[in-house]
Amino acid sequence: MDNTEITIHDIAEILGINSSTVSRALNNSSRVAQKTKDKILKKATELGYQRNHLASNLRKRKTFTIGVIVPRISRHFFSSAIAGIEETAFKAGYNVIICQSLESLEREKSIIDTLLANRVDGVLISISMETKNYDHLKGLKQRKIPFVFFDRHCDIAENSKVVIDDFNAAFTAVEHLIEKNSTNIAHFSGPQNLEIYKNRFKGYKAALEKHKIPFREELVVSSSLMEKDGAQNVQKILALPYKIDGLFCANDVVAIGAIQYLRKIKIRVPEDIAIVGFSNETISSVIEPALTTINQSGMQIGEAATNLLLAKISNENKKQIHETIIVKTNLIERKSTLR
Amino acid sequence: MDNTEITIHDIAEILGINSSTVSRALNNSSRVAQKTKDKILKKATELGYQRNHLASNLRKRKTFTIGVIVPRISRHFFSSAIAGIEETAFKAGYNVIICQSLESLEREKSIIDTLLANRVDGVLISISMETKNYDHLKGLKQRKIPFVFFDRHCDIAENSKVVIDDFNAAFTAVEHLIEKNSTNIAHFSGPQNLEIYKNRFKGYKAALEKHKIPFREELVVSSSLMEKDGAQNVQKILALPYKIDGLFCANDVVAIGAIQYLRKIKIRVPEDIAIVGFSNETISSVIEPALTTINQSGMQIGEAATNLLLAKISNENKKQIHETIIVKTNLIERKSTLR
DNA sequence: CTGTTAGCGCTTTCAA
DNA sequence: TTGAAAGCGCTAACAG
Repeated sequence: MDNTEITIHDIAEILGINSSTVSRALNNSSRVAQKTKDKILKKATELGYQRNHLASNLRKRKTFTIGVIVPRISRHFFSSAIAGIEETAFKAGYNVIICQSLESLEREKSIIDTLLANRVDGVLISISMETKNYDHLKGLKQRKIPFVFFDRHCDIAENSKVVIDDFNAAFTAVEHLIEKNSTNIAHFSGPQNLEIYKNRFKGYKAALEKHKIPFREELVVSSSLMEKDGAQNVQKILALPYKIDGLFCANDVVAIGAIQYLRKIKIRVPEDIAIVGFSNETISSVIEPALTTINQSGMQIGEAATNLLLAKISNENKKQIHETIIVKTNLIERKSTLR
Repeated sequence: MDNTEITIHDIAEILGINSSTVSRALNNSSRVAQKTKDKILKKATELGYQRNHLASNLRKRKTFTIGVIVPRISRHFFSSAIAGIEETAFKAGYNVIICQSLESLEREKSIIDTLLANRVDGVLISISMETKNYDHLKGLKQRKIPFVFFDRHCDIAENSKVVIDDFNAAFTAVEHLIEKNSTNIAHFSGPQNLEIYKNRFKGYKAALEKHKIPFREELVVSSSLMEKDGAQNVQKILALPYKIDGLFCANDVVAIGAIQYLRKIKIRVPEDIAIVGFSNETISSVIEPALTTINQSGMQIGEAATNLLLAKISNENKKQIHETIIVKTNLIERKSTLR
């Protein structure tokens, strides 16, 4: 009468056999006669049986679930990474629990607790802006839950990560600007506790150095990666007593904000100020055809990270893998198609 | 020596008490002395105990997990909806399993099976483009798993949904174009098995009718919601023997494709052709300042859908709720800020 | 090839 | 206020 679900015992009883045989049949074990298997499978579908993964997982001490922690799902880079993760995981028979830290360390901690309590088999994480202390990650290590950083990583010992070639991408970007005759090149950076922004900054400096352009502190503006920061940053560099003719933007959202503001105040891109910014599939085609972008495929990063994590999961007993996968980016220059 | 996790029995044994008392204490039951509670909690944190939700859920027949099915995570509308869902669910102590159907009915079915097997407490679903048959949803009904449609719904009996005011939004959009002196107004539509596109189409027709503009079949171009469709659709309407001066686009991705193509062939928006398109928070500000948009907040829809679902979940035993929540959209006109 | 048995870690009666 | 015992649904020895 109630919400009674069909169990293997029900099937066993009806068929007059033992429930373990049913279990084996349902798992397609070779240790069950084909005839019995057929009978069981038939009855199972007839009754609308559906395996209870909770019970199965509890017994097997494995959940076929991976946890994913991102700062914010709606950021295009992360949503496309998640798309890649989900797809790869789905193919391998894994579920994905998605959580967003909303850039808060507190939340990140609490999420990790939840994931641990749910006994996920592994974790993919892109750390929050606030995360400067990594004790909560040690919890994962202690519990021997494999985890892989993607995009926003941090430099703790013995970890795996999937990142883009930040330094080189930045270097190429700035060199590109220099070749386009920019000399006063500003850099819109991100939080310096995040390795990716540190490395992009280093790439910026290295390119200047190579081309004997003096580095100026005031041309580097950091921010908290919001769209409004783009506008504010532009104001800051425009207030300088000399003309800025190039801009290397380390974050797509900030780039969007910057470009919108530049449009508003009628400064032309790339004629008045040439810009190179990090971006990704969709945004880059939409954002501004005149913007040269460093394309990073979220999908690809998600896929790579998931594959690496799955490898670590199935490898558990053997020696640990501590791998760094670098996903290549590429510079795409667009001719302005604006009238 | 192995990956031995701390259980309530470990705590009980150490403290020389019974595991059920530990369980009660950890659940903050009033039926255990404060002194014992303190002792237990202290020992638990000391040992780094973490409740095994699998076991707990199995016993309680409840998972505090909701399943979410969307066509594609990386679509901005869906990723912002998911952001809203995750946030609302997280607050209520629920986990979220995200799945993408990739617009395939087959996958949608298989996902529902997985979610059932995982004993999710409820499901939020935005159906795929291919979904014209709803038998797989009946499975949810039979199992009494509450589910709520959001955005892309279908008209099966007794269901709950959170949608936007498609008809009115479309009507307003087209009326807006008419007021801007467009008379030959094209409509880029979507799959007509999806109610939302049906209703947007109806709104388009109604507005024309009200203003005594004859409806012309050839001005309506449907598509499979890809960016490339935007370009193709534009080609189709430009091939018509008269000038199109208005366009109502029922899908943001198609709108993006259309605008890019128009730019490429040097047709000015909105001077040569006025456009109103559905859009959402981020995209709308980026896509094209000259485009008037119907803004739909994915976040808000996700939040509303989750709240409705949670209400249904906790209401399980009592009478069913079959509610339709309509989230209002608003038309945002932008002045072109392009040079 | 199939059955018996024990138990994954937790909650929840029932009894004391 | 605590303990004893049963069992959620499944799997995995171990027997036979």
